[in-house]
Amino acid sequence: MLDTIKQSPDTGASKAEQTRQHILSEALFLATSRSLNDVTIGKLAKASGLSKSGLYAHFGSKENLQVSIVNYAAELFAEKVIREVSAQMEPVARITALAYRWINWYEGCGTKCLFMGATVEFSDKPGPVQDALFRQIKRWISYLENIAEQAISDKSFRSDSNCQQFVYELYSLFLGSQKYHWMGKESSDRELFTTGFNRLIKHYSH
Amino acid sequence: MLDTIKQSPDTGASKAEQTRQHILSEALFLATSRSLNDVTIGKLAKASGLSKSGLYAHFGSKENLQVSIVNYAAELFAEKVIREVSAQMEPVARITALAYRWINWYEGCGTKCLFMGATVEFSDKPGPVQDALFRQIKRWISYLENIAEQAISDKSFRSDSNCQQFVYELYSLFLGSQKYHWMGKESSDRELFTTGFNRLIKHYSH
DNA sequence: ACAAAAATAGTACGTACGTACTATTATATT
DNA sequence: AATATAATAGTACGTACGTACTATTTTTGT
Repeated sequence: MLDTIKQSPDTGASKAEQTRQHILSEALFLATSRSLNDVTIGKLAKASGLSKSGLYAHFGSKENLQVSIVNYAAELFAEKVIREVSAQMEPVARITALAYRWINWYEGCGTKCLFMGATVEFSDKPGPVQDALFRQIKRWISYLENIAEQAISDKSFRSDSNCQQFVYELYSLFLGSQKYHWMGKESSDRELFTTGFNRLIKHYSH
Repeated sequence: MLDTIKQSPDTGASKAEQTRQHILSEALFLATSRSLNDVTIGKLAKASGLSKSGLYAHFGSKENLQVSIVNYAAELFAEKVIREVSAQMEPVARITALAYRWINWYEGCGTKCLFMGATVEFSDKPGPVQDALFRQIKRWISYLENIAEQAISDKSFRSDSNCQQFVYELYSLFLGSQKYHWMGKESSDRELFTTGFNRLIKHYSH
């Protein structure tokens, strides 16, 4: 039992788990290309090469699928944005590095930030999906606020800085850049965002 | 014919036009409570007390209904926000007055800004609805940019101010305030927005 | 008041949705 | 290799959608 010959490379994941990951990967692509509401059981089944019922069995309900997608996106975000930037960096440099990864993190899995779209979609629909969504977003905000506080301890930021205000404004620039980008009013190298970001940092520094 | 007795007060609008306005009013309420995609022919018909087909005849297609809703919202925005603030005001005071009306303009017809939700929903769906949406938003942005330019002529803003950048940042603060508000992180008197706004004005002034 | 025209209701159709339930495969354990 | 178990497919049901098409009612102009 312990040393049975394995035909397929043992990734430590059961077949079901592999399939589940594959489904979620397709789902995230759909969700970031269109929107979370556009991820329908039927379309997702077709996209992942499963039958509707086969896919359905993995999640048990539409709502649970949506929660799973949100958490999967958060995992990917942590991997592609957060973990790529060393916690050893000097706070301001770290925030800068995070900001630029943030603004393009979904590239490769779709064309827009799932959290942005989903927040609007679920802003008026309390429930497990909204909970998961808000939880992940708040975590990210707290993470940024923490670094801002380090910047204060570090004397990079002024001692009277309001970290929550800082992150709110940073988050706002992110949202604005997205919106302008959709309307063809933000360049692909994010000029508006960059200028705003630099101004923001400068204000909280010196 | 010219002086026929009219039973109902003559508003100058035909019966159909009155009904159309009534439908659009209900539609906007639905759209600002939930989202534009949630405005379905069936639900809207029920909400306005018409049959599905009766309502449908007014617009001819779902898409045309959506365009009509967007334009109706823009009219209401012009009425409730733009026209309420005198063009005679000093530019900075005018921008301030506009900003505060803006951030609560949809109150009374729903709970959130139609344009914000719809932009996300239609960011990846080119077509007449997106066109109408972007057109109205760009008009509003241009309107604000113009006032910012007046503020420069007026010597209220620094002469090297970038008006597009200014409005981008203002718009961003608006978006951020909404998002934070949904997550229960922005107070009802919009403290984060106010602080950010004041900082923004101060930076472009003196 | 009456005829013409417009506005609204009724009905029907094809499609897609989410979710049960049962049948059939494929995987895992001994 | 055989068996127990898990994973997937198949089928079906009720609901809601957008949009035709026809019938009926209401408004409008004379």
